[in-house]
Amino acid sequence: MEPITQTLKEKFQFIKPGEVRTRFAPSPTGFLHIGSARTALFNYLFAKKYQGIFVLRIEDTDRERSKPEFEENIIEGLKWLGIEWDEGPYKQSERKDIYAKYLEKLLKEGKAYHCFCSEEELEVQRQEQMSRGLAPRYNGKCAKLSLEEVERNLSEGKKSVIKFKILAKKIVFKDIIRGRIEFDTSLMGDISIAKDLETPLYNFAVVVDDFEMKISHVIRGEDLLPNTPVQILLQETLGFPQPHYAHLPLILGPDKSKLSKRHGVVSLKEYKNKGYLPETLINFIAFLGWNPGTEREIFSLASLVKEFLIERVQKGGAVFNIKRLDFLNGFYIRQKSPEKLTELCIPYLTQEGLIEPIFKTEQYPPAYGGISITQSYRIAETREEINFDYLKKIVVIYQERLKKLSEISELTDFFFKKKLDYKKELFSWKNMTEKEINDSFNKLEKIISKIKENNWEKENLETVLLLEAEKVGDRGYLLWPLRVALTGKEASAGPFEIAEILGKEITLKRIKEARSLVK
RNA sequence: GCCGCCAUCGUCUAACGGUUAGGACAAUGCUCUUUCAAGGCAUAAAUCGGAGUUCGACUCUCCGUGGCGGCACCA
Repeated sequence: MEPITQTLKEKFQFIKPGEVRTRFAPSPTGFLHIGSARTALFNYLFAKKYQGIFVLRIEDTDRERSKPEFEENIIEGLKWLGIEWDEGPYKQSERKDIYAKYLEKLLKEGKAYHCFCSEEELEVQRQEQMSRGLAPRYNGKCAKLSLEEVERNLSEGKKSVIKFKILAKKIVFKDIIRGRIEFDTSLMGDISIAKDLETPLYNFAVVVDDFEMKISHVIRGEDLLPNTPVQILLQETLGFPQPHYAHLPLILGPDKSKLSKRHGVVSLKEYKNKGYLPETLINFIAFLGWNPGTEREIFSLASLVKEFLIERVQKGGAVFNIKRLDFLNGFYIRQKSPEKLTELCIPYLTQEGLIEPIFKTEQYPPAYGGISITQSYRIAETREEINFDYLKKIVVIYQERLKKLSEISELTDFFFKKKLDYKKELFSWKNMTEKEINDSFNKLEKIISKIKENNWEKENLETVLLLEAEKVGDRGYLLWPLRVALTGKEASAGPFEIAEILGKEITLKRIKEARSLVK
């Protein structure tokens, strides 16, 4: 272990605890997804690891595409994950004056200029360059415009954008994850940095904000790597210090291309809705491109803060593997306390229409607090009232079978249904004949009827029924039909615990119903 | 097309230049068991190719190949 930290020490020399400031800067043009959530997480972990500040900045310069609902979704998602920011959210749309100031400065110094070329014109240019095997880039035509021409165009209200003059030089910088990286800016044309003084564009706004917000480490996706030289150039001409860069490997879909909507679900909210736990997502996302170097695989957010080392971040992209996510979620579900898990499952049972919440109010003398409202539940179909403990019993026997919270309804629906939809073939264990099945049901009814209500608990049921089941040799002959009669399902929890929860009356009723089908 | 980044089991990944290349998910088998899970045990499964440096290369260098990313008046 020691040698690794040795060799990586130099990468670390510019990390001064307490002086670290990172940021997560999403644009509210889409929902918070797996990829951006991981970027947020790594920025958070790095900042917290070194007692730094984690800033949230909303990059909403694109008026057309930015939507308030996306902004809400992003903020809600971060909160759900437990990723808390120390500053912000700053919104770029509220910082126009700051950008204008720097924009004017660049314009005045002749380092940026107005470009009046039309989009069509530029598109033709690009096509032409591509066809000649050249990198598409702006030819710098408007940079040659005289001051008078610019003034005239402007006063005529001719549409323009502000472009930044790219200096031809080699930009070399050190990426914390990738090491030395070199770009030749002579290969690129001047870039657009603002539509006008009021509306800056990404590359410019980022550079200004990262400087204004004193961001020390820029941690972002690898897809932004090619933007870095431009941003460095901007920093240099504006006289800003250069932050340290760390470009994260991409999260990939099964086809190994950048994870996107076409790979199916990427929105974090949808994972939440399906019943994935925030601790699952955190643990899972952290391991996409990072590992602690030990064989430990289970990490909470707090333990990640302790163990996270940015130098251990991978260079290669990581395929998003949903099977592993499911496994982890099952693991975290099994870790939950019965109470907590029940609370988490209730919304899903409600949503499926199996149960309904009810509120009971009780009057007390004012001295005792007046009215108290207690929450209870009832079975939607029968309107029978059930309490939290009843639901807890149900949830507990399915705890280790649950991979996603949403599965609870399908798994336990038979507890909430008046009549089950039996498939007759299902009653048969190992080719039992109808007669044999009927015999089993008769036997079951006889034995179960004899069990007293006050002895109605799974241990007792098990003792009594197992004794009878053993007589046949293969327990399945008695137990399989029982389980199917109680649940109507091919797979379920054990019949004794189910019978206990269902109660004697319903248990017997279901056995009779089932039997009536095989006569 | 141009520029850049990357490359260990199917997937996530471990391995100061010296290991029988390790772990996890998934798969398969066994076990437990009325079923399905969960658990336990076990099996199969990888260093992209070629040169070079070296006593020794997954690891360093070069060249290929492949994959991905970027090339907007999006971010």
